[in-house]
Amino acid sequence: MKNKTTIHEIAKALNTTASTVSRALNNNPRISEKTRKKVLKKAEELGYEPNTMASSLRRGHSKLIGIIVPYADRIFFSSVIRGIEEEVKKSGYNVIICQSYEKVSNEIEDVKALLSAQVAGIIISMSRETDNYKHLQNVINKGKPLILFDRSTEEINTSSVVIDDFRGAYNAVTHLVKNGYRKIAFYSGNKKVSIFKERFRGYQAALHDHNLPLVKEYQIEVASDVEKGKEVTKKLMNQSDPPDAIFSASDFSALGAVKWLTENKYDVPGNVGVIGFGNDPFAQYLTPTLTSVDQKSKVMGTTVAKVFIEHIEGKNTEPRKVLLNPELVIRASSSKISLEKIAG
Amino acid sequence: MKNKTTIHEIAKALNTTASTVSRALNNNPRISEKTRKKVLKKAEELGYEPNTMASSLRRGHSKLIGIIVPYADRIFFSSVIRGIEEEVKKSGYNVIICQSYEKVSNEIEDVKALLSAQVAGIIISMSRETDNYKHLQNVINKGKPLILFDRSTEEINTSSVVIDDFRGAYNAVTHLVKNGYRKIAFYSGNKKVSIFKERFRGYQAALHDHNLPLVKEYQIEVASDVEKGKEVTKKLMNQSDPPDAIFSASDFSALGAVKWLTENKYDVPGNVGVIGFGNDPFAQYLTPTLTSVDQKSKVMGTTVAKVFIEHIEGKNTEPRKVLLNPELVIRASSSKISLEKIAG
DNA sequence: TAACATTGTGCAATCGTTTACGCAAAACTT
DNA sequence: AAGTTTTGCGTAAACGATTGCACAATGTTA
Repeated sequence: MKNKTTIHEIAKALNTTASTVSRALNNNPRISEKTRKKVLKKAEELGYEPNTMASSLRRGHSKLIGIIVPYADRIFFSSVIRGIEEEVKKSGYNVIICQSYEKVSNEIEDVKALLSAQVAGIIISMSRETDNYKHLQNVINKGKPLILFDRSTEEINTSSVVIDDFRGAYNAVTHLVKNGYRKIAFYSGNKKVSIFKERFRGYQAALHDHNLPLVKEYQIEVASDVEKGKEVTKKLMNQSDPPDAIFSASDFSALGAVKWLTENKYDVPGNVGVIGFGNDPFAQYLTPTLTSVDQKSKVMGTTVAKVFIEHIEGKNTEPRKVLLNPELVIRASSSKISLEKIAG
Repeated sequence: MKNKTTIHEIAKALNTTASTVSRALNNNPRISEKTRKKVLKKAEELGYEPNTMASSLRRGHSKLIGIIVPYADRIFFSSVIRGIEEEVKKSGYNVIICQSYEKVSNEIEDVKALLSAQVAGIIISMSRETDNYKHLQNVINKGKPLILFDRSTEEINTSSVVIDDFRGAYNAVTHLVKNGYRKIAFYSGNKKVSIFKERFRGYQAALHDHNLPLVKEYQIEVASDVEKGKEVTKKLMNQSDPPDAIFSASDFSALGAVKWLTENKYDVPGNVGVIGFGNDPFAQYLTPTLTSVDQKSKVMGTTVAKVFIEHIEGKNTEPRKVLLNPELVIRASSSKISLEKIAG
């Protein structure tokens, strides 16, 4: 029952040719309304389904978009993917997902496979390892749109969509200050990574703008990990002059901090305020609920998709650098004031 | 710089024909080692990249697999997707993701689009609405593998991979009994849905096997939602003879239960034990940490992928129904005994 | 009514690969 | 050494769609 209706069968059934059928199906203006109707009816009747591969081959471009992410099951990425899919579907595109597992070697293979599959373009959040951009440049050289998101680089002249890490950090720290915290610690990963560098800048700027000193002992480098978060928090709080708040560039180390603090009878937010970054779903389920900087992952997805469509439809060929506003989601862990309004 | 090297250019450069090049590239046995080497070298030299669309068109089948899920950003689904991608990549396949948003109408469109894209087959977790299977039957009729996962049906004769909900529930309830709980309530969604029906059966069987009565007042129908979970827990605990444990067929209503209980000074697990289902990541971050039945989503993904490959390679054409063993992840919320060993 | 523009359709080439078929040369048979 | 098989490669036709060109039929204009 391998139902393989082609335009040729339709043509034969109608005693005409494939070209006429093709034109009717594609709303070509050079076709009479009568034949169009006839063709459509017969196509329906025979259960015709177009072969997009054949059409793509002929046209020279497909309706497939390649997406490369480090891991498809990380909530941030899966959420961006959802946003992209939702948006590009409107224009008739489908998405192919590849995972780099944070290895540049996989990334290179993925790009190759996607180009072989004749995708219309590629949307990518680069692996942590990636510091050579030949494979990406190659996409552009082939005349296909390449859009970077979340993890970007200046080394390659193309559109990108990232959140404003500086502002996210700035707002978080400002919020802590407004809630009466004065000695604010900062947790982050390696500051060579651009997102951490930016978040650190935001932290610094906020302290500066509120006339608070930048204390070296309060700047902690820690992996994005619950256990590590607990460890550094223990060390930090046992200092002679411990902080009264922690702004963490990761939700996981923030969680570690909250865990250690509550297990050691500190009151969060009473004694110590805590804010994370990422707004992972678990943030809303913790006790106390965790204030966090939301990265607008779904919006990022739809935005990336829109930029992509812009490029592909040729409306805009100039690279665009989109900076998304993060949103500070205020919950219990940071709200000394008017806690009752937020506690939930 | 639209680098379009085809096998014809390679052929021309080598003063031979495309067929020879094609054969060399595909390791056809009817080609001399010498020419193969020459072709490979020249292909490399010219930066040749195969056009898989052309090849698929000719061959009649592609290396693309369609995946349809309700939402790509739900941790369970994104995790399955990750598992599938990881596994099928080994055989040179790529995956196209579609989302049904729980609407059967989208599902039908997605199937159509995937078939048009000439996918090798489709892997799907059906929408909640789906109760007519014509569009899925259509995939099979076209001779392409269709694999169901998580949400299955007997109405269509094809392979599927689901977890053993009965056993998951049975083990969870047994664990509660072994920890000294006797009056165990059961939360679930509509029991017409097969997964809830099965979990209910497991609950019943476990009670029965441990000579515990099946109490009607302890069987609660509740949506998979934190707030709803709180509401029903309040009602439940205010009964004249409240339960001493809750087994919830969803992590979210379990979370609601824990929240209400702790907010109302119940000790979990001291007074009331709680177990959820799904092992959502948040389960490990709650206080107390939540015991839950893990659905082995990533294993489900790799298993689905393996079954798919089996079918596509023609090793097995008989439909297979795979039942995966869930894993009870024991944490603090259910462990009256030896709590200290588990508390994290 | 002649000249011209427009409309609707068919013909045939094309997109980049694969592959059935054929044939000559080489390699085995006996 | 003649017959048979194997090997290596070219020819040409697909796969299913799109599209430039040609041309007849129709419509418009002067």
